Amino acid sequence: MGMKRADIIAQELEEAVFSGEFQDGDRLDEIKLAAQFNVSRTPIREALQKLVNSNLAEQIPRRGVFVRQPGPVELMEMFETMAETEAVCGRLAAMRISDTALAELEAANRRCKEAIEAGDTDGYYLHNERFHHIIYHQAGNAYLECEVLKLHRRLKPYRRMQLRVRGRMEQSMTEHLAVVAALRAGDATETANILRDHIAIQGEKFHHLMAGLKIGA
Amino acid sequence: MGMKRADIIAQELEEAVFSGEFQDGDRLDEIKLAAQFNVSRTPIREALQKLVNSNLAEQIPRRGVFVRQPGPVELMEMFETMAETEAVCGRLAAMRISDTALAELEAANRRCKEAIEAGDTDGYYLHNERFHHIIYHQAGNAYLECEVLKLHRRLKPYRRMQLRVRGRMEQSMTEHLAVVAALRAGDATETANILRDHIAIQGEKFHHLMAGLKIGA
DNA sequence: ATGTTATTTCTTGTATACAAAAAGATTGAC
DNA sequence: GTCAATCTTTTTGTATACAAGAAATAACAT
Repeated sequence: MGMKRADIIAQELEEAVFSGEFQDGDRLDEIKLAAQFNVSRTPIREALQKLVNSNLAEQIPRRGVFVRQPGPVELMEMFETMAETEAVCGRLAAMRISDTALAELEAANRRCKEAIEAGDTDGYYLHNERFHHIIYHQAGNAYLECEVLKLHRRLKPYRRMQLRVRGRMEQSMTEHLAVVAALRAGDATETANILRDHIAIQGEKFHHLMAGLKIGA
Repeated sequence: MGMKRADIIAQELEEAVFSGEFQDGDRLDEIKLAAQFNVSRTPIREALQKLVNSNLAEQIPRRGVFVRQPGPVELMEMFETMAETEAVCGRLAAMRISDTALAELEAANRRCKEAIEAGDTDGYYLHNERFHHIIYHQAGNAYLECEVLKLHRRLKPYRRMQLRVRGRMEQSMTEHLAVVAALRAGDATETANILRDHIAIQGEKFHHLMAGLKIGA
């Protein structure tokens, strides 16, 4: 599929913002970026607008665009929204999930367990992600799936952090098993509750991690 | 606040898409629009990108941007998402709402009732909207509030239609009263359930309306 | 006549040029 | 020395010019 240079630049800038290469408040200088990417200002401006529309940057008219990393408060809000949205997906999935999808969830869980036993954090993360993606899809609502995927992706860097918390992977696994059980039973409310707590805990763990970093530093 | 011409154009185009002035699949011709707005292609292109990022249009590289009106399926998905998200807001609001906000909700309801008695559909719509906005805000999650407002706004034209269904306003009022009661009781689950059904009914009414139009035409 | 290929035209995407506004520097007054 | 006002410089926003790719059309062979 044909991609404009502007689109590629937008992706790279997005990645740079996600990875923390740019800090909150940094101004994205059109001219410097143009030089850096060896293009004119036009595609840079187009890419910057994309960042603004994805809420990764803020535009102040006649002043420029500034990267906008979410602060602690907004981050907690996003985690809460994620928890609630994931619960909604679980609720709907409990009413609509197919048997094959249930099998796929169990397969993903097996792989998660293997990854834990092998001490493979990356592997765990991969199959854990797959697990959640299946649930989003089985909610049977393409619009909702798209929205939740956007948020999921946005929180990715922060979610990864808290995986390193000791014992978190094992606890997460246990919760996954409970989710599958509730889905298999077709218990919408129970699925929603487990999933909500599952994500909410991630937010809390992340919160503790941040507090710990502050003290430790 | 300073607004670029591109921003103003984007707003106007948005309004045109919402109002159905552009049909699904219509190509938004940069040159024609530039002539129409008496500007160069540059701000038009910027505005078009905004439409694309708001999901009101689709861009096919090297082909152009085409307006994208949601079809019946996507519309139902959006209503379902709206219902679930509104339920989430209610759930959180039940735990966090202030007494003054509860009073404001009741005030909005009174105004709704007066509007019904006066046969004032526009007035009803206005205060009904205010009612829901208060709940979004009282969820105490700025991120979630922003997201739900976006969806609310997107569904606005379709929600208005179903208000015309006979007896819908009265039914809606009754549901509002139940919502306030549940909120006052601090019953998160009940609030969520009532609100979910409240919005889901709107989706169904809309669906029936569409089916009716097809038959009637 | 039809299917294919070459050419032309039109549209998008990018570069550059220009205008306007804001930030920064310089000069002057006190 | 500090503050203020003006001038310069820088940067954004818009217009125009150019390049490249896609669609439409025309020419040609079968």
